[in-house]
Amino acid sequence: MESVEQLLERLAAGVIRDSIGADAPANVRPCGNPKFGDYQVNGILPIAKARGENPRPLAEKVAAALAAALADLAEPPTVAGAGFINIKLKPGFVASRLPAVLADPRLGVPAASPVRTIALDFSAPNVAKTMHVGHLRSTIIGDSIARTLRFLGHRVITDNHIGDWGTQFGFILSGFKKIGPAAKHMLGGQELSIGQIEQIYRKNFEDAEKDPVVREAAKMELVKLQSGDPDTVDLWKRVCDHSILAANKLYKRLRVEFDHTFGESFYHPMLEAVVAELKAKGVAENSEGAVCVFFPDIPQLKDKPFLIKKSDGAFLYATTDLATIKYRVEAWQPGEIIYVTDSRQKLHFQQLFETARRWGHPDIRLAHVTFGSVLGEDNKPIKTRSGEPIKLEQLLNEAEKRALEIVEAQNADLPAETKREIARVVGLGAVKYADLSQNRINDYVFSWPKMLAMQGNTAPYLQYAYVRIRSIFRKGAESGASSMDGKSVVLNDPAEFDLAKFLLRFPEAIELATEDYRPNFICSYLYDLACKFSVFYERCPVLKADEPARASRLLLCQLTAEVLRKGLDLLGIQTIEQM
RNA sequence: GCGCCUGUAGCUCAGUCGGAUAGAGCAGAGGUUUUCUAAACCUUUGGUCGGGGGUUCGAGUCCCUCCAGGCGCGCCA
Repeated sequence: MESVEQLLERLAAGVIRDSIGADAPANVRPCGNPKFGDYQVNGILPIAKARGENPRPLAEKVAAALAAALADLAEPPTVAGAGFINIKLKPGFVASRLPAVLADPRLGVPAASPVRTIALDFSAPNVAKTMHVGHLRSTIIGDSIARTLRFLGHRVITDNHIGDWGTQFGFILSGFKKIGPAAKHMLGGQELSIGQIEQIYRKNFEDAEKDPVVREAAKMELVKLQSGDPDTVDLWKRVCDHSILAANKLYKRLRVEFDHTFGESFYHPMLEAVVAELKAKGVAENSEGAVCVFFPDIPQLKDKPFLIKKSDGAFLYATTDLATIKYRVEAWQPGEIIYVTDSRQKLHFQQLFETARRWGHPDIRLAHVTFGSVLGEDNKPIKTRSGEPIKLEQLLNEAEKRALEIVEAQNADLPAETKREIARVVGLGAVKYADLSQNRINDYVFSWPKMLAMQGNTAPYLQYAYVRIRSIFRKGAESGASSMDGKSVVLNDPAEFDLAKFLLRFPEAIELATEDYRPNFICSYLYDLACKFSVFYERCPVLKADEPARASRLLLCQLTAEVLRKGLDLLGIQTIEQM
């Protein structure tokens, strides 16, 4: 369904055309300050500017015509400031819309039109390495973007581009072969943890720095792997399977799923052809024994070549990424490919996207969704005391542990199983929300007390607002007073009206969050919604109210709960019935 | 050296592609519970939006410049 903002934009643009003959957007936005009204028309000022006219009289003319056009929706619009037109919605209009929004599976959010096909590349951990806190942001942000785009109706194809190929395998494989035939058995029998595989890699990597013999052995293994030696490939496959199994446990816990997990190895057979094609098209050229793409016409990339084949003949991740674009374009025909990685890879993606355009993919939209680092309380990249990255599993364990301590302190009487489930949902939600609620381009400071706090813009605060609503319905059901059927909505108290109007603004938050792939706009909206609900909750008794207020308030509660639940779901966060 | 990003209240952060008097939370001060979960709510103190120029009706937002911090820049990913 059409959102209120869209409706006003459409009507106001029509009035502007008819009253002053301008074919321009009305530029309807929510009022920055609620005292002016609910929405404002900002489009008059640019029109006046273009015509060299005084904006006030133009605005007066439009406002007068708008009064008639919006008679059912709003009070007569007023002109203010330099030439703004302020619109105050009528309670009757807001009230009449709420049941329809509640009945709408999308809760009033317009369906995407046209529907786009979007490939989404995120998470991408390395095989043979434990997932750590560094993988968290890509995974969580990517998942939220996928959920939001799908909610709008787009066709989203998620692909976990895992690092299962490359020079690190020389060290892993040679390390395993040192252990001997036992290694195969260990992997087959699940006796080896990813941590242990990682240790084998590290040990061998460090040894190689000092010992040329080890280095040479690693190189040999890599050559054997790339040339398809059956034993080596078999061992490599086992390491990969083992790693993916371990990662999948974490994904399950995080409730993140992928349509595909084509690792880098999937593209290995295509790389030679990619380089040949780029050379044939004149996009790439030989340079110092290697193959490079140069960008002399782009100032920022002028002295920054893009290396796609090393002088020793090996390929790089740039080559793989190019092959990946080609594959995705051919397999899925996406209108857009989105990469969710940390901002340090910005240059790489600039080069990659520019190369893809020159190669022959000028129409596809390529987006690099970047994010900053996770910092510790000391404002430095977060690490354990010994300087290791914090393992994701440990992080999630601690989140649940801390949440459980709070549940025990607050609601000790609940059954143990219920408390554990609450702790799981609250702890995991807190971790995800802390990440998503910030503008992703900045680094963010990881803090347990802040993310688990009950006041402020946190997951527990939102989950608690939901719990309070559910509690009302539980109580209401006991006394048979939970019906909201057949009654119309009445918005007499300012807190009711304020909440009701804000419920109609869910589509605006989704649109903002989608424009630049910024989930924090959803968080911000949900937090404001929970705050407005709290005011309503304090001021307006629900079950004790007389009809028709009771049914009306129940409907407000129900819709608030639905929007909170759906909004959190778009962030990959669950709700619980009590906490 | 070149390039990218960031700089907003004591702290952690928002700020809807240029709109009206820059907003939250924490911390500080004061208050609210015979009432649906007080894990809550209300009131209040606090800002030259890093500095300086510009662009225009209008700038935290755009341009230039300087300062500070972070990150990245041919054979890792």
